[in-house]
Amino acid sequence: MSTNPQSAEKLPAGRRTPREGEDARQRLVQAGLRLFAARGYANTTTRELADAAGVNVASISYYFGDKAGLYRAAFFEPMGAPEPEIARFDAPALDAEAMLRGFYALFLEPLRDPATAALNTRLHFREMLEPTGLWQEVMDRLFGPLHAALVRQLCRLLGLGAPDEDLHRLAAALVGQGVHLHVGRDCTEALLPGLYAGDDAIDRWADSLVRGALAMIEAERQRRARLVEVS
Amino acid sequence: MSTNPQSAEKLPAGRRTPREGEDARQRLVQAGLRLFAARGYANTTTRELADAAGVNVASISYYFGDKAGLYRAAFFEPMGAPEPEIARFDAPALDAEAMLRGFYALFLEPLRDPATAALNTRLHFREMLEPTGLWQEVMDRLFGPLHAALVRQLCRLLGLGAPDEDLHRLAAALVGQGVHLHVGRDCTEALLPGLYAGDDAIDRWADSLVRGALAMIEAERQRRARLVEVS
DNA sequence: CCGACTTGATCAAGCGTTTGATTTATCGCC
DNA sequence: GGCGATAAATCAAACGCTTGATCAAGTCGG
Repeated sequence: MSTNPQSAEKLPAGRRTPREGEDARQRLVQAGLRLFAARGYANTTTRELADAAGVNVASISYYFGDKAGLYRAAFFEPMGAPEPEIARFDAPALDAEAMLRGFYALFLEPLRDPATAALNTRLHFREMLEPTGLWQEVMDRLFGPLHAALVRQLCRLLGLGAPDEDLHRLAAALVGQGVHLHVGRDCTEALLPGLYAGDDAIDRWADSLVRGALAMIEAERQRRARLVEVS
Repeated sequence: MSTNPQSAEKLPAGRRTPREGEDARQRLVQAGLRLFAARGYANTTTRELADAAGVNVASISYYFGDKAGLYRAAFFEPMGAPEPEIARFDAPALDAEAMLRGFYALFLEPLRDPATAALNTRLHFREMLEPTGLWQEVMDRLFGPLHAALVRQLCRLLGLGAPDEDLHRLAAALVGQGVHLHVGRDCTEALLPGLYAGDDAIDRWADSLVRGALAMIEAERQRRARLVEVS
């Protein structure tokens, strides 16, 4: 108990019993990422997690305190810091198309490597629909800054000093396109097989998303110009 | 056992014990709709369902065979036939704006009555992310026909004989905006409180969605015209 | 031999489901 | 029209099982 690293949130950093050369804790995190993303929190048992990681059930409580601790680790540890991600589209010098390409790349690039990277994204969106206690933290650390950056960019592109409700709705629509890539993926693929297969498919999604987003932004600019003109 | 109506999928149609004048089966379906939509299938216990409906736990197996049967009933029974819903935007005489207003009304109108109607929609989208065995049926009976009708309308508006990949991607983007209204609702409301409050808020969402969709369709039309011109 | 780590066994709690008895409504029969 | 017989509906209580968590006893490198 006293040596239990459950609250350390860090590697135990002590000696290692290299069971097959891999670290048990790391394998648990990876198994958690995979299983939680595939089946959700409630539908994944600790025994399945332990089996998938090739460790004993007790290791979960040893390394993470409890199942929720493993979930938290699987959620946040494979995730990089959000700042560099945001910086890819939140720069003052970008034109509209470059900004949008950077923005949608955040949604599209995980799709290029379905084996690992998309799992984290899937976990994020799962939390949107089925909060497990990490929701507030995800909002504060990830979705909040992302949305704020997008709104900032849209204000700049449209020449607005401050966002209004219509701009927030526009931002939500742009985000929705990216979110739907993941949330509706299974449905889309069932209806239209092959729309996600291959790197060039992702490129075509990028083109399509950026085209649509550009059209929406341009239409919003013209609408605002028309409003000013009338008044 | 032999008189158990579990497989009938219909009202027992025998004598009734009007406990408080309400039907126990109906109360179970409503409680199921509410709880499953709010917490998901795995996170809802049979005892919670029975308590919420004011009936005994055994009633679930009595009326629906098992928990999954109650889920199926809560999923499909409150849902009307999809055909009249589809007919609201799938008519040859509609112009682009009218078609889009009808289409997005399918997503927006449930939001007007959060107490009851939106629950069913939420259940549908939950099934997208966490299939519980009804997924295939939902695709066949609901999402498939809806998507086909939307694609048909887009072909008509763009003067296409048959859909191609780019048109399917456009359709997916339009759907994504509507889906995100529900899937991302909690997040959007946390970031921007009040964006969903009131009937006029829904109207403004409709305006915003239709404007964006019109811009995307028009941009796609011009792109295709440009392609023809070049070749 | 110390301490980090692993193990199989075990626990209480909660789960979905079933049971057997009881209550309530309806019908055939005289 | 009254009245057992019958079936539908409800109930408290328990069943068997899985779950997450824990434990004491180990393993093994330093």
